[in-house]
Amino acid sequence: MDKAKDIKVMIVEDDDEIRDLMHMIIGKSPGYNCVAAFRDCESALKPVTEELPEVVLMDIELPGMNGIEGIRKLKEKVPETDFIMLTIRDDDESVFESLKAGATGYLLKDTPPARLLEAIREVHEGGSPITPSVARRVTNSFHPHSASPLSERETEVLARLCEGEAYNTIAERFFISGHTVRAHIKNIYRKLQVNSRGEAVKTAIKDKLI
Amino acid sequence: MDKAKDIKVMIVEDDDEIRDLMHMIIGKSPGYNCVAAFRDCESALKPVTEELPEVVLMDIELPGMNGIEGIRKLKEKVPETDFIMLTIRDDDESVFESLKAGATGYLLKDTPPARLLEAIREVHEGGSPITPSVARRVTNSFHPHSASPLSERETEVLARLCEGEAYNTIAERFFISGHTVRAHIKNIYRKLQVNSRGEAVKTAIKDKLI
DNA sequence: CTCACAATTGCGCAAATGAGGTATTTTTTA
DNA sequence: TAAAAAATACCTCATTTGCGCAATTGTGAG
Repeated sequence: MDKAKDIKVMIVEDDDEIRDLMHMIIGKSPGYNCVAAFRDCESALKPVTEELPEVVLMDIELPGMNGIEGIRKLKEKVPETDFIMLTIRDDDESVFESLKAGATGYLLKDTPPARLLEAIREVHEGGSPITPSVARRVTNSFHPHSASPLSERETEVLARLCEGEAYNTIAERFFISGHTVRAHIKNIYRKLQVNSRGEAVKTAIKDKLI
Repeated sequence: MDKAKDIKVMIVEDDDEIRDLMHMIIGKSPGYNCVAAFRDCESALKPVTEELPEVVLMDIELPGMNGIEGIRKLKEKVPETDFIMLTIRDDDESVFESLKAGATGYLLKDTPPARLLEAIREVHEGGSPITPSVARRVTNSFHPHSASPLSERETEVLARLCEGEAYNTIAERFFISGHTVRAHIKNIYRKLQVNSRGEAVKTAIKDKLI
């Protein structure tokens, strides 16, 4: 059997039953090859240079190093490899920290085997398989959430402020006087209850006002 | 026929053929009801209060107001409605501006009708249907930078700079002199080929150096 | 084992920038 | 129509910033 084109998969999962089950499912599915399975990140980090998996399925809750840190470490060794988080954790922090660490997929553990295999292929072909509820978290993270207390002009000015533009640059951009920019910024500070440029930028980003 | 549970869909698409085709497909599919179809956002903004669509399919390239601005405006009127971008545009700016404007789905126009219907249901049930290549853009947007030219300390300082902290605040945070912070910043400017705080922040965000 | 280079730390100065106070005109809303 | 909000503009001073100059340390090439 020609296995040259099989997708080489690695599993990091501490539950023996789940890991063995996944190993078996992947191993016996045509087009997939489970080249390694570990119960923790520490074990996975050593031999990873030999096997070179193309896709890694990673749990978050693991003994010792957690899966998020694990991805960070593994990604340094094999930057071409795609990582899929496979976890029961369905909360913002787990999701965003995983993505920031380098995961390109995020599936919950209730994902049926058929979908899991599809996801492995999907990520390997340049996609980004994500459980619907998690995908919603991601898109929501872009949405502006609270009603902004700022006027339109003030929001424009604040946006420029966050870009690091100087007062006079902003003034030129909007064809108004630097003094006017001053006044807008003063109002922004009052409305956001801050009193420095830095705090204003921080608040703007935190509350997605821009 | 009980249509109470049908998902009420609105279309904004300037191409007559495509719009009529989508209207027909959605209209004749059980469980879906196309309550409105417009060729531009301006037309859609007026009567939207009467029909109250649950899902809107929105094109980006439209005569007059573009679809991104259109979502922004529409979302103010019907905040409960879910928006799916349906466009040929497959670039970072279109994707992220759409999401920031309030879209929770993003499909390319080569999406087959069956998948489109599935996506409408998915978004209505709290998911976030996104074309694989676009989803990859989204997850990549969380990933860390390419190789940074900055040293560790410089990166730390730059991060604080992006938070809007003052030189002296940064100095205190790292238990070093304000003069040292300046020196680091000077080196950061040289390496990033910028010569002001604003540009440095912009570059840092653009290149994901932090 | 040097020597070179990058990283980190430090100082002073001149100029630009930022925050606070005040005020007028236009637009929106009650 | 009157009141409130938004947008516009000016002045001043303390702080911040960017730049030139320099010492120490660690790393790595020769």
